[in-house]
Amino acid sequence: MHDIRALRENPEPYVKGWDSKGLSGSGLVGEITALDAKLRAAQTAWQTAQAERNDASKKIGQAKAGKDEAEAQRLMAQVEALKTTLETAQAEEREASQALNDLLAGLPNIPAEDVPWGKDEHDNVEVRRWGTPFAIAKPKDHVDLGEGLGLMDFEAAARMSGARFVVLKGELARLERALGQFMLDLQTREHGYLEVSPPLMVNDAAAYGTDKLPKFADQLFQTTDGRWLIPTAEVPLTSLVMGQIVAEEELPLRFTALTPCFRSEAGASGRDTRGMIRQHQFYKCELVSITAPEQSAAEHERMVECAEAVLKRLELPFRTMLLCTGDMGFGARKTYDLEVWLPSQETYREISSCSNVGDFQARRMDARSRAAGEKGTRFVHTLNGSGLAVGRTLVALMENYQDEGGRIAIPQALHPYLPGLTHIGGQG
RNA sequence: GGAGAGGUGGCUGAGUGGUCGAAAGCACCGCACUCGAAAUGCGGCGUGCCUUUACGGGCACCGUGGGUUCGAAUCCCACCCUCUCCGCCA
Repeated sequence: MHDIRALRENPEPYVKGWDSKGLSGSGLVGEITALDAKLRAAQTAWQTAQAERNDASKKIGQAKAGKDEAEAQRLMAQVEALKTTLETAQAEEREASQALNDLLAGLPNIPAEDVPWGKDEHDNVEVRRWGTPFAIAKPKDHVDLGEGLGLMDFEAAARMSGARFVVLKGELARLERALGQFMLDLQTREHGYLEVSPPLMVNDAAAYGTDKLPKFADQLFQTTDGRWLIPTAEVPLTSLVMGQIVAEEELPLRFTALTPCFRSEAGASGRDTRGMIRQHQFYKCELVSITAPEQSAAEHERMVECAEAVLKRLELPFRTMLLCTGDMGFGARKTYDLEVWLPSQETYREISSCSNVGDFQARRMDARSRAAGEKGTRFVHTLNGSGLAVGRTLVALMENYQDEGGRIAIPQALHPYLPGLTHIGGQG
């Protein structure tokens, strides 16, 4: 949610910010300012009428206490006359408030100053690159590899669930599990994140607070009783501070969770239809930080390094991209994507996204902090990142570690999690 | 799922139609006492919003949303959540 006061006092950053996201900044700001003025006028009118009523009511109480029934009757008639004024004033206030809220709730966050201006992914900036793509002659993709091994079955998944699902079996299922454990252990033991096992279903408030609602309801799966399947553990992890006032001394809070993620992928038909790249359900090890406002930029850099560490340990070539204004997600002020090398596509593909959300979600969910001895509170900053998407990591690992015979080598870092297994597809 | 109890400020907890934004205690802050601290005493101390150059004024908030009433923390309805007992169950 946006700070209407800040927007009122200094609209330029909002105009620029929304312009940079391909929206009409000046148009939106004009609309918001007009609605805001309307709301405040309605508020004042309503409050004036209420003050009048409250005053009369108080006098009625006094008159009754003084047994002055005639005066009480006179005042009651006076209040009665106010009734329609009150009702219309209230209706106007509600309408204006609703309109302003609806508009603001659907508008994306303002990019940070140091985010490159751009339209789409072509304007993203590579900030660093790690590792060198392996020389693989005629690389197979993970589908051919997995089906060749008899351990990856899209057809069985389609029969029971439909498109965009997969069945993993045997050593591939075990590899997926090992990857998840490895990521979780790395982030908790070496990077100080607190392991959390959160609910996979959340209510409207949690989905709204993490800016998935109202705009992206069609991207989510909803249960018959109205809850939402989490599209990422960002939702429950960030919601840990929803409505809370945390002690500033305890910041930053760092949470991680390995959970399934559920996405409807509405509107993605035709994109990445083959294989495990884009699924309705996948595991992800998520990182979430809750920080004081002045900590968030540094925490963001740290978080990216925590995600990069996974790829480095797994010895998978990747590059780190700073997303341009037009390619960033709805809530982000600044986002780094990690892209891993996929030999079959001869390109880098997104495997992690780390965003500094600023106070955007904190305002929506009313998450604040208070310094010891201080009276006031302020909104915290929230950050989230993948550390990493397990399904895509599995894909990257299979494709990068394949040999001519279609076997998959297991990188050193995973050996503790897969004792005795050096290759998938027969030992040798 | 059934029966009952309950949701009040940072916390505990009183309040059951009008002078209650809310007693009291704890916590916290300031002052006094003290070499200092503790103890004690005095004072202060909710949030959001509107309005005002300022002092200030006003509105809302006692789980959420409706309703009754001139007036609701207080009465009524629905929902959510917590606790106790029963049932069922991984």
